[in-house]
Amino acid sequence: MPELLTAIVDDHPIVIEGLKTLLSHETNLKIIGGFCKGEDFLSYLSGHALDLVLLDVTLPDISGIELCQRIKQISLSTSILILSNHTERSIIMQAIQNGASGYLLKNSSIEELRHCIAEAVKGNICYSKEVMEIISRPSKNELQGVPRLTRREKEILALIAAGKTSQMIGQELFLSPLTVDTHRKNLIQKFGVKNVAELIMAANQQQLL
Amino acid sequence: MPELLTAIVDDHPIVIEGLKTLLSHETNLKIIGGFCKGEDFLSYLSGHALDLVLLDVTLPDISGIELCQRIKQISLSTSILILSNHTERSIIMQAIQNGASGYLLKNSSIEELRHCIAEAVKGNICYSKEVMEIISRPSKNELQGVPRLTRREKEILALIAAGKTSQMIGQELFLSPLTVDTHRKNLIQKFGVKNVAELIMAANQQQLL
DNA sequence: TTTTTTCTACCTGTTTTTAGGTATTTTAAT
DNA sequence: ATTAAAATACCTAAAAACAGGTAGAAAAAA
Repeated sequence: MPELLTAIVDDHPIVIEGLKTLLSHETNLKIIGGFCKGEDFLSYLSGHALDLVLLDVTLPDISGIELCQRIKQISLSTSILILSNHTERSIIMQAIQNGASGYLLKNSSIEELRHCIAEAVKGNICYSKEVMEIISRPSKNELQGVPRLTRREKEILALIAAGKTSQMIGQELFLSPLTVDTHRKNLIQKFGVKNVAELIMAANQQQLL
Repeated sequence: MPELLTAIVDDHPIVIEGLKTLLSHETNLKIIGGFCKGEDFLSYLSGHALDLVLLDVTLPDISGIELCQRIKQISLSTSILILSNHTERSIIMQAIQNGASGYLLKNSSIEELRHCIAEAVKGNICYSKEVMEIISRPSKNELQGVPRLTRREKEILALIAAGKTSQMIGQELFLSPLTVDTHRKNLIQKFGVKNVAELIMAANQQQLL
């Protein structure tokens, strides 16, 4: 049985060290190294074959979700296992949709970790117990998923969150306040909410602010 | 030089493993074990001497902050080093005030970790570079601290966040909508913000929702 | 028991948001 | 080159929020 080339991407050096130690006992895995930054890892991946990558969602440069896509673009055969603290259903679903083979929380047991790795390299999708529960209860406001916002919408959302009125935003972005109102309206519609209060809550839950 | 008896308390088994590995190279430290739960650790501490403890803030049972106090009550000579992801100034300050000898973020380098441990056991207080910066810049909205809200205000804040209008809230709580407006006004004033959008943002940042 | 805080409710008036549209011009994708 | 998406801007009118007060009753603290 050939050794599976494995990398770890996590912004916590301590976690990298921990995973290395834990996985050093797995005879069929060969840890080629740990990366703190997403871009560092991508440039490595461009030049080397890799079977498995353990990925954190929170990284200093790009998000783990985005990294999933990029990894799959470069090397479709590399299995991705997400290791994260994020319990939001939306994030988990996004990860899976972007090509991750599994998702587990950092506080899951070492047994769970081993099990998920074993499944991932077999090509199966595997979640830790807690993650399973999160997936199976689709909480109301997350049902229709994260709305895709345009650049302008994100910009205006941030300014609304900062307490600016449509008029102020208009001045700041050299737009008619009426245009800002339109964007505001679209934001409220996209999120399926009734007013800014709910909008800001939803955007926060979706980690968009 | 006698070995310093050291324990690790963290709800992530992976982090515990990583720290154990990292610190196994330190000849003057003896890791006596890792604990996932605060209470487990406290009951151990009641029966054994300990020189140093590495502590996470987020634990399943009690908070690391509270744990600091309890540790010092049981064993004043035990040095506490906080290892956490929390970058909120308030949390850092609370930890220090409750007897921690240092605070570092989990994504700090392994060198920083070693250095802080060395300082902590010498009896000095030591922060990682990033934490230093956080301490030295009292960010605006944290200056006047978390506003103390009354029961009613918290109740109404939650309903505002749910997208309810003053009228709806009034009906729900059997209050005049004018009363709700007054509470709304007071909330906006207490938080020092201009409108609900900013209010919800602030409340979120302050972990009040 | 007195004092303070919280909760209640109102008034006046202005500003802002929200809901229901329509419509043209850019920009990006096919 | 066409199509689709995004960004721009407008209209009308109602609903809600915001700013600036005042003020009495109830509850909690001193």
